[in-house]
Amino acid sequence: MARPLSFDRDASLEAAMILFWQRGYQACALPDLLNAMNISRSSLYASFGDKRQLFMECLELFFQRTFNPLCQIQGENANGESSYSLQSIENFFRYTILQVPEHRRECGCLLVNTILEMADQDQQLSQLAAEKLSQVEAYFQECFKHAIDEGALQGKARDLAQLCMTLNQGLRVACRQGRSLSELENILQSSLRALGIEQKMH
Amino acid sequence: MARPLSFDRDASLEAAMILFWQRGYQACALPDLLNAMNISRSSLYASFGDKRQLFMECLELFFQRTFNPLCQIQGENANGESSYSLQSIENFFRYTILQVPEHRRECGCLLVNTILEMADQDQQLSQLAAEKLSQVEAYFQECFKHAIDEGALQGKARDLAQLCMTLNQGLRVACRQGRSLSELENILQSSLRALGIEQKMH
DNA sequence: TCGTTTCTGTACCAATTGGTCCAAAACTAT
DNA sequence: ATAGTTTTGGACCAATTGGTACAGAAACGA
Repeated sequence: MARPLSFDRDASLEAAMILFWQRGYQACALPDLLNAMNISRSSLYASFGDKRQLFMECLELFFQRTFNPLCQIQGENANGESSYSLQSIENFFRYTILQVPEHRRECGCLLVNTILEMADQDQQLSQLAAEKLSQVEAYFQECFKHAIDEGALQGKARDLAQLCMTLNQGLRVACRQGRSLSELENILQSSLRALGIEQKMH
Repeated sequence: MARPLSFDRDASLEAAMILFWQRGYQACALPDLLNAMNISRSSLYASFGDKRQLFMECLELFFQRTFNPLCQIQGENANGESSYSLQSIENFFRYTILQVPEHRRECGCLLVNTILEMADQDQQLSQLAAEKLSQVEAYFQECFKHAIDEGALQGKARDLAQLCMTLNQGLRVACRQGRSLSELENILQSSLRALGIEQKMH
């Protein structure tokens, strides 16, 4: 019963996420957020708690959007192959970096941005972002583990996953630096080679 | 003639740099800076212009401190060897990441932090930081070029330098994430291996 | 010791920060 | 319709933001 929300909560949350992604946490003033989300001050506090809680929801949303491309390869080659594959990793980079419109790519990664921005400011937020990245790294590790077990690769899965995450973070910095797509493609190719993942033609 | 400054300009500048390094640009409020620099408001504006100009001086100072370890290997093995060497790169990582007190290491790299923080906020500052990093990358490239010419390494110098910078950036994120020294050592070892630089014992 | 010059501490500023409060509007179920 | 519940807009808040103004203190050359 009673009056329903006059706005689409998910849509507003996504709008907030995008603004945080572009500008960072501190640089997003309340009026900017309200404008982007197209809701009023009271609605924000009523529906999302406060700025900080809203931001945490945005981190979660961003994580889902980032992590899903990694897992959903499952659906594509569900012809008996393992879902943990080197192909997933390659596709992860493709989906989250190359195949993204320029104005999104230049934002880098909200999780990486947050770790750096909040490290000395709000350790809870920084750590929350770090934990999300750990989950991604754990998935990388599984992928490498399977590849090693199948003899497609040499080395320790943990080391490779750490290296892969380091490269990912470095790439995201490069993205936010505004490097061109062709530069990024080149860096990515070197990165995959460094990981022992041969890039297929396309 | 007339009254001299009652404070050590360099010392105050360094104090400001450290605070910016820890917290980022936006999170450093004027009172915090004044307190850290141990000067009064008017002195800051008289000697450094304003907050933004002060920050730019800090970027420059940080760059010098970062870049010098890369070049000054020259002095150490000036026994006829080229100053551009793979050893310089390895030492660069050692000096700027491993051999640094924990509370400094956890700050990451002011240049990387600035690129991310200011990308959508103040493109001049972001780009200034990016240019400094480019200079470092250019130095990397020279090192790789010499190594390739001497047959110590295969590949394209430009690609290797880009990869090296990507790894550096990723490592700095890992530092600010608060990863332990042993983890960082491990990641660094994998990184150097990925670059084709064999790590010497010590 | 005086005058000039420079520096420095404090008071002050308008603008903005995140957050609260409340009356009025809007909706549903009876 | 109307009672009951929730949302909504806007006014309001204290605290903080970066920056300026100015009077007086301090140091130097004469």
